[in-house]
Amino acid sequence: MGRAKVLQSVQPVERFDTLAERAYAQLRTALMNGSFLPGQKLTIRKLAALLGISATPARDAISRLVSERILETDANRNVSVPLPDVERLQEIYVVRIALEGPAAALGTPRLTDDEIDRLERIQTALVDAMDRKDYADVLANNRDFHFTIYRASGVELLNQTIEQLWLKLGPSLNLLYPAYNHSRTGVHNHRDVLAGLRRRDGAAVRAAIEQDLKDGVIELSRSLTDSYGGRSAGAGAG
Amino acid sequence: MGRAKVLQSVQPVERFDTLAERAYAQLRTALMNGSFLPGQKLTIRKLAALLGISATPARDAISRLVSERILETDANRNVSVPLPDVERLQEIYVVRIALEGPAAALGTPRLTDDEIDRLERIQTALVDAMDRKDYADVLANNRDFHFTIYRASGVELLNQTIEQLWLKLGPSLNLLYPAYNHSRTGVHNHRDVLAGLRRRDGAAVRAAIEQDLKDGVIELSRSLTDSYGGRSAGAGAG
DNA sequence: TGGTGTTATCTGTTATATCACACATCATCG
DNA sequence: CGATGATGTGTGATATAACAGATAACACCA
Repeated sequence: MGRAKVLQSVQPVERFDTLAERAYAQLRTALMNGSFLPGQKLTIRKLAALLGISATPARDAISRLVSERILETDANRNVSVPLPDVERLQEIYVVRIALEGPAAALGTPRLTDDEIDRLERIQTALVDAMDRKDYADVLANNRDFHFTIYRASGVELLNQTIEQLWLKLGPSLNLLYPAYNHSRTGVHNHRDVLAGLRRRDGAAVRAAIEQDLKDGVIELSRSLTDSYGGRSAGAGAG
Repeated sequence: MGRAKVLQSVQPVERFDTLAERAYAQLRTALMNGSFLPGQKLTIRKLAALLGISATPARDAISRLVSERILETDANRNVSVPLPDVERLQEIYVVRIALEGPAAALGTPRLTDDEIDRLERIQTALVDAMDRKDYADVLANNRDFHFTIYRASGVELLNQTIEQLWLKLGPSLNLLYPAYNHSRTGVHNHRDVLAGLRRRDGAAVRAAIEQDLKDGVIELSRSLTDSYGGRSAGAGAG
């Protein structure tokens, strides 16, 4: 390539993230994936050492998660991953239903046929993962299924808000899922979603999504009270 | 008072807020009250000097508001109060309607008669403030009216999420309100809310609240496009 | 007059030192 | 043996310094 060609192809340099943003992103995905157990403690210095950075960006990342109420602090400002808690769980689902219902309805008319095809494949992969008892994969496919629909709504703020709710749920969900998944109620609801999408019937899709969530919170609450008597889940003290 | 009396009256020491939290709270209420103009820039050191603190807690407060998308940053990480923007405005209202409708419905059966009496007085004060063209007072009473109902729902997470949305709207609302308030559409809707509350008719209250918001976003969008041609509102450049 | 390079200043980011507080450990004393 | 107090370690909060990038002002030249 000649020099002129090179000069023509210059592009804006990619803005490198700050250390704080990278630390935040890492924590975020780790929480979403269930890499952190509920009850687990987080300290600024340990995280800093783990990531090979100084205290400041580590503190930034943690305090951001705290302010989003994804992590929690006690009276002495010790930070930890929240323990599953029936009340908290149900509050999250009240808000989830309020937001994900409309998001599904708004997304329905905007989804292309190709995207609906992809949703079918996601659902197939989800059921397959269930058969294999690969729960991390189940949850990943479930997430993909829901957010593909919500994203189609085109309302950024709606998606961001929903995502925050999923993040609050993440650690507990990953902990409890194996216990509550047995009934497979979700499969039926997802089929209703897909059927509604094919007909571009926003109201039906909305109803199916809402039913999916309602069934979910019931199963989740049950497995929580069964496993732990409704109190904390003791990945705790350590 | 004797010493015994003093000892009896000991209370848990009030956990003094951190400087960062206080700075955050101050910024928050200032934004809610419209003390900051859209477009206004914020810098860490200026805020630190203004509050008589060092850069660290000032940075904490600002970056927290940024992460909540209440303040915005450009590519060079300069922080400023968001300018009114029709698209952003409408996204906020999509989410507001999705959340505040259910919040109102959940709050309705839980409001006491006394609280409904208080809502009547708030509404009287609101109309009175309109007559006096005291728009800051109008907005304060409007806020009180809505949140009194939502708070009754008892779902903390719902209230917190709604509050964040109001905060996103705050600066623009205070800027635009004088222009759009003339039609007074809100008064009628608030009366419907009160009537529904007296009958403990959750569906009616929900519908009235949703109508209040829908009217609001229409008026607000109109006044925005009228005043500024739909682009930015130029408290900007300075 | 209009562009260009230089310089001074301002900015956010990060690392680091220090502080006060919480907590656990353990020795000391009753 | 049990309560009490000292001590050391770990914690988050804060101030501060150093740094790199952005911005603005300005002098200079075409």
